[in-house]
Amino acid sequence: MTEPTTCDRILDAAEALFAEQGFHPASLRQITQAAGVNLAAVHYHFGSKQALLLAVFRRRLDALNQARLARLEEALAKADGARLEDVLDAFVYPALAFSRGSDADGHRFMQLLMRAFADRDEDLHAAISSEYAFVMRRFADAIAQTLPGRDPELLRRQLDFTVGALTYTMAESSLADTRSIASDLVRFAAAGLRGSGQRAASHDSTVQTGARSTLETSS
Amino acid sequence: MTEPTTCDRILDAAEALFAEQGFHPASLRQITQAAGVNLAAVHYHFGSKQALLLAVFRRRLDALNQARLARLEEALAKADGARLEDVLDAFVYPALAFSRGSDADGHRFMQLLMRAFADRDEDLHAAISSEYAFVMRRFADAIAQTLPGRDPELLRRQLDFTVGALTYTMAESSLADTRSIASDLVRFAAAGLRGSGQRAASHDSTVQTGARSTLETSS
DNA sequence: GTCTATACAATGATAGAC
DNA sequence: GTCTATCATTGTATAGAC
Repeated sequence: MTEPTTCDRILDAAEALFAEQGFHPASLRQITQAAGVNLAAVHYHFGSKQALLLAVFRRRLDALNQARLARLEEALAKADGARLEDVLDAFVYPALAFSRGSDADGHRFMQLLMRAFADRDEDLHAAISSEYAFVMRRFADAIAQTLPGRDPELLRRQLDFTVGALTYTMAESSLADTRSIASDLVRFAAAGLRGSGQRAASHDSTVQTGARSTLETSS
Repeated sequence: MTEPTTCDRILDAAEALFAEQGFHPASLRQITQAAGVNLAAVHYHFGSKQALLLAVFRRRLDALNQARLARLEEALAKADGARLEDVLDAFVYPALAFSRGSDADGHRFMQLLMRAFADRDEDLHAAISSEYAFVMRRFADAIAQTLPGRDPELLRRQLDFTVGALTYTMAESSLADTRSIASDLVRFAAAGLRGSGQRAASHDSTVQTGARSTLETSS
């Protein structure tokens, strides 16, 4: 059992090579050679190259989503209710840490994820979305609770803005401090959410201070 | 002159097929057949499949950037100086209109553009960035003028957030009203920019240790 | 059930004739 | 400039060994 199974060896090699070169450029012959298995093993265990990519995604996204939900639970468990910043941080920080953390492949994997999001392939898109759907709903609900009376349609749109800002930032190659980026993004999104509560209102609404650190809970 | 040149016919066919299927899946044989030219003509006129993609990008981005700059000039020409919202709108609206406008291929092209941004290919990324560099600088300067005293590094980061929100939104398949989306995004970004003028003072990392371990141990 | 060897159609690219 | 012929490599499929 100390020896990794053929399936796992393929998944590991595929993840590294997909992340490094992209989906199409990374060939199955490269992958199977790096994994030390036969070419046909991919189709036996996964069915196709694309199904292999999907399996790679699932393995990683499970971990990311669990980390997000754990942090969200922390925020929601607070006595006086969750703050908007804490909910946003639970969504943003694990992704950024994942993409820039100790794992050197994390960043590349996140770039691969963003590419998959941008990709036109509908099967892949649907599979990833379904993987995300439950988590997104949890966060949308939590955010809606901190912004009572918000138009749900507008809120969904603003959440898309936030996801876009996060995704784009993850794909950036700059390697600035994760905590600093997460903090800036949380404050940007919180101000954006609070500052445009209703449509077509006056532009120069009161500026939110919102300067509290998202970390102050433990200090 | 009524007959399009070989170059143009290749560009038109390539744009349509790249946008429809993605870069790698669209084959040169498909493209050249649709264009009614020989397969080898692509390599003669452009050098490679990727160089062809780049040429397709350049043709479109020139038009988009000109539209943006024209709108920016309008905003800057106002007697009492440009408002932040007007500058943001000059950046956001042409892109959204371009991706959802009368041209049915516009949306698909924007998805292709987002995919290119997410792509790992450094040559392509550098080429697109250089295409954008001048325009981005103009807008960054204009925005900085409406937010005097802002830390330039933070401003750059916040602009990336905005670009990410815009790019992600453009790739969305929903077809809501362009003007409405642009307006929402402008107000979101303006509030995010105004509402987080200075960074959070403390970047201590006490609270994240718990969640980070959760992230790293689960997989 | 697992894994291997091999074959196949299609791809991007190139060289050289016209 | 344009075209034909050709090459190595790709994802995929199948037949057969343990």
